Amino acid sequence: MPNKKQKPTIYDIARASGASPSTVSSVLNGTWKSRRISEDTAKRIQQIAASRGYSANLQARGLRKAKSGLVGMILPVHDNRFFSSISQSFEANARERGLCPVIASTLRDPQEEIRTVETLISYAVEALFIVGATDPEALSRVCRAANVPFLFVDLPGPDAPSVVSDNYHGAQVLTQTILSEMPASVTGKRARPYFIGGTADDYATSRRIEAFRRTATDTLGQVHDEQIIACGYAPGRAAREIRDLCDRLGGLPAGLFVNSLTAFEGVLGHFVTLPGDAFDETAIGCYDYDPFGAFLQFPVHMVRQNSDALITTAFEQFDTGDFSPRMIEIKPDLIAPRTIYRGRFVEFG
Amino acid sequence: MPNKKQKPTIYDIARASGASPSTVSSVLNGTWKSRRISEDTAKRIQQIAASRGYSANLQARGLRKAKSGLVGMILPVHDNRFFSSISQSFEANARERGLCPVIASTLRDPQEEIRTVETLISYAVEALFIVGATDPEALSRVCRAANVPFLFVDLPGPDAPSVVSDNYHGAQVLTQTILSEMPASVTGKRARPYFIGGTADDYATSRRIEAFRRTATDTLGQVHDEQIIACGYAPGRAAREIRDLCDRLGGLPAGLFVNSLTAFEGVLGHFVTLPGDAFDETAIGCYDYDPFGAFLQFPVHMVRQNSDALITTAFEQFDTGDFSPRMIEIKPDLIAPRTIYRGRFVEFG
DNA sequence: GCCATTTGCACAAACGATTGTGCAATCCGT
DNA sequence: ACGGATTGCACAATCGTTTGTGCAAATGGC
Repeated sequence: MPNKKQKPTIYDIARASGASPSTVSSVLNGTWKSRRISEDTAKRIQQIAASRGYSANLQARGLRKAKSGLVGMILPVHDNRFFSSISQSFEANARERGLCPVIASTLRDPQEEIRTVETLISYAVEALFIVGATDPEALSRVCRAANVPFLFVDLPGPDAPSVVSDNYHGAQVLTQTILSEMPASVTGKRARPYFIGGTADDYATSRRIEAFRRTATDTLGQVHDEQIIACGYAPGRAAREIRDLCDRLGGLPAGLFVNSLTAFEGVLGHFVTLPGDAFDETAIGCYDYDPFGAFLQFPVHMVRQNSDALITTAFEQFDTGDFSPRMIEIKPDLIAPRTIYRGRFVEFG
Repeated sequence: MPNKKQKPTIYDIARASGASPSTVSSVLNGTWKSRRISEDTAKRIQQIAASRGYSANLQARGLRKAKSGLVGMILPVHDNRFFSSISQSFEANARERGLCPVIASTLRDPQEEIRTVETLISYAVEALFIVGATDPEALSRVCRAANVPFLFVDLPGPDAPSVVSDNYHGAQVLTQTILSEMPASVTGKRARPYFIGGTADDYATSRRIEAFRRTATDTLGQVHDEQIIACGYAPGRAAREIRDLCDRLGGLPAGLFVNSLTAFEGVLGHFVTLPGDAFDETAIGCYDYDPFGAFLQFPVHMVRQNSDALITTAFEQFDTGDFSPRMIEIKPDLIAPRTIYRGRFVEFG
């Protein structure tokens, strides 16, 4: 421990300047004009404060003002394209408003979600953004009990505004694209489009399946349950499922809707075992985006969720100060493949 | 505003239980045994507290104890594979120690870095992890002035422990791999390996270039300056540079060391304009990892930085309580391609 | 039954800021 | 030169904890 000096407080500045702590306080937080402090005094105090490197103790200020300047967000994981974009956007929006963002990941564990929210509330966050919660009801209760404004992002929840991706629309557009590119030459069982990945009872997936079903039905008539393979998010599982499917069908289906990047990773794990021309007779789409996923040896249509719009819109709600329940849907973007693609390619921008 | 009730304080619990605030405090923070509070009283207070949903105001506690329970980290951006893994790991490590992680991104802006560090210090963070700082010196000064323990991760800095990736070793291994796979059939100017991407005067890139140079020199004799194209991180720039290079050489070089995913994205932007057999006579490696990057139509060796080990090691340093300067290097991993690869393929695990 | 411990708790002073209030000194008009 | 308004600031309470200290009552030994 080289130097034991602590951060200077307003009392230190007061002593050094011959003014009272309250005067120092009001000078340093900018309220001095309304408190009729003379400009001389203010200047003097500001100089002393600057020379000693004063900065307010935000815990003390927070305690006194009963607000912390913190704004909290919880999300499932950091190391994911979507959620890390959310973080980036959250941070920018929070700072614009002079708030300090506190982002916590809860690993999709309902217990952890609650504990984390309670911790954030204990730090007196001024609002809480709940992204992709697994137990929105419980979180809603906790926040209401503590009287903390909150809102849901990506996954809707009760008693607060919800800003979510328009999963139905995204899946509809993606399905349409897949359908329109399915080669007419393929017949028999392989002629059908398949949906793979995700959990049927989670909100986003169920909306996407709904859109897939409806859109495919409109074009092709009936969709069989067998065409929906909601086998979760684990890549290994998806790899096995797609292998089994290809075995059953005797080849790739004419259309494939892959529901999430992790499932796509698994699907690719099977694809690398196939000959290069296996992909000539199939149209592939993936809900969720990865720039490298767009560079594969076959074209892949991808849906990119508009994470920035989600958060920006959520903050707009926050700004209104109205935290009554409502549902706002943000449309995702369809990203065209960049692969060399049937003779033409997309120039890199 | 439906209900105006605030969170209960120890005073509320004290009134309700007939005990004094100090008794309540010591019961609820677990110090009651050493304060000789009877078990009866403790139980009673705990029940009341639980029934009212009491939780401590951590700002008040932090103020009193002069420590906040927060631990801060700054990093350049969230939406990046490497840094978001860092976040994930940081969070896990912080929580294991009962600390609340506060992660802020500073967009590689030196001004923003300093402001952010000052803000975190004002919240009385108990330590600061500085990841990938652009101005380590300045941050070091700020932290020392405030007497806040700090350490550097990924990019070294002065007056504190630095836990960094072993860029030299990673680049050496990657270069060796590229060299050993460069086809002997290629002759003339195309026979040389090239290094593309990154900024020559940033720490990591300079170490990598050093390793590339030395390793290539050992095997092939001289390395010409022209073989090092440190053109920054922008994909568009890398795309142009690789195009120009291919023009000059009349084709792809026999070996290519791509220094960063963003540069790789640019390189791919050019690659998609090439015929499929253009890649038969080149060995490609990329410093940094993306799972989809490993699934391309040609094999790509990738180096994955060990983000978890970086953070875990940094926290081990933190645990020792010794914040004196030292340098610790963590070796990255070389990831084999998963593409169908000269006849064999790697089974998906 | 008396004194020394021990037990069980309450009191009050911090921590560092904010903010309502009060009160001298100065200023101004006449 | 006198009264009222204004200026410029200091005082003190407060936010919700933690923690050193003090002091009755209960306990125990003899």
